[in-house]
Amino acid sequence: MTQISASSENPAERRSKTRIQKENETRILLAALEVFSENGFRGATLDRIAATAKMSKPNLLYYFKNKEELHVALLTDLLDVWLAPLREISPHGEPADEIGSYIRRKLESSRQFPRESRLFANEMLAGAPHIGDFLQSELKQLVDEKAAIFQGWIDERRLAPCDPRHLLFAIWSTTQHYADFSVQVRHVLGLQPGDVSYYEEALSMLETLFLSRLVPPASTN
Amino acid sequence: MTQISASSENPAERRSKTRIQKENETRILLAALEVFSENGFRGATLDRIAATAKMSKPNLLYYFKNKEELHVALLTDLLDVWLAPLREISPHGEPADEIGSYIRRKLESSRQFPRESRLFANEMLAGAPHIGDFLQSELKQLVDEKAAIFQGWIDERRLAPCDPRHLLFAIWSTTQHYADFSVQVRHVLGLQPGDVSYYEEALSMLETLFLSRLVPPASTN
DNA sequence: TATCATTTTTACCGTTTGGTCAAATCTCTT
DNA sequence: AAGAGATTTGACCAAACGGTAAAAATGATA
Repeated sequence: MTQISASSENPAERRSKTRIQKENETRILLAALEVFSENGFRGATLDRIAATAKMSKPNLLYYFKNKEELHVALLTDLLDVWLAPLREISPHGEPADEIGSYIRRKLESSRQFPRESRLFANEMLAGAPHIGDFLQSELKQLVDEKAAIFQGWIDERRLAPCDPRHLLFAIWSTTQHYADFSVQVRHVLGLQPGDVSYYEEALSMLETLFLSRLVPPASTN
Repeated sequence: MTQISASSENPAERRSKTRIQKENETRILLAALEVFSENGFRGATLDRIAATAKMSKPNLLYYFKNKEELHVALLTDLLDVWLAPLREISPHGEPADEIGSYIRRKLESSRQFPRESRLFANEMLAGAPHIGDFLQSELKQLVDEKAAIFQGWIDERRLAPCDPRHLLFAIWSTTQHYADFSVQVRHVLGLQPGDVSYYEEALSMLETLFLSRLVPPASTN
């Protein structure tokens, strides 16, 4: 006991990670993301995750002590990605610019991290058993803060009167839809399985919807 | 063999259903909807469904011969509900009226059938293994048909230039969001678990978003 | 009330699942 | 090259899983 040992039964608790540990953890997390995002927590199996990671199940459990810990590790990483675009909204810009760039960031996030988006969606559908606290505290707080910015713009007549939080819901749903329901989008558009070329059309649609007028004022001709 | 017997090993294939059969099938379908919509196909178990239906597992399997058949029965019922609001869109109405009432129907559908909506969402997240054909054929065809109506309106300058199919995606995502992500909505709004009072605010938001202008034209004051 | 079809239950089966354990192997440092 | 620690594996376990078989119980009908 001359030196506090870096070793522990759980490798994640060690001081510094070895090369192998870092490699394997990323491999596992990637495989877990793949499987959890498709089948949800209950529908995913450690066997499938281990197989996807090209690793034996006991080996996987050497790095993450159980299924739940692996899931939570993924969700924790995810939440930062999820919040990042929202944090950037500034009270100092023009409403159209701020909302427009928020939509672009969110849509880009859907394109770059569709599995993360589906992981999040699965957690919601299951009733958010693992991140309920996050939603109630951290997310709610940030939403309240950003909603106040929107409300300021509404008071200044720079934004149409509406519930700012529902405006955020609309942005979340429309942008995330392209990741979560990509199968449906592709089937309806008649695209091939891997094809994600619809993202440009999507951005164009969302800019029209949120930033300009969809239905022209009624004319009496 | 004087009369073609109504009996068969599978009760679902019989000519006319008995009272008990009708009662039990609805009980099972209701329980299955509950469990499948929360956990997806792989995450759901027959034991849980049977328990929810207050029935033994073998008894359940007397009415539906396996897990898949039960799931397909649910999805089949669902697809009609899902398509119904879309079918009603008419080329003869005003764009604002048609889009507005479609949004109201869709939102009402989310409020009345949130579990059905989540069942559908789960199927999408899993890659639509059971209803891929429906998406490619029946849904695509109907979408093409309705998109043509929208395109007609666009050509007549009664609707802003946009991709009509993406306009439908936007309506689907925003309305379904209130069913699929209701946990998140409630947590962010600070509502109680059972509270669905946000639907009125939601409708107001969506009408503002789709039917009038969110961001006012830039003014140089 | 006797009969027959329908419904329900009990007992079970093989497989999959999350997870453990100890031994074996590998890697890094000295 | 040897020792210590890190990593990997194979064998295993109890519980949960989807599903079956046959007998028992119930319901409808004549």
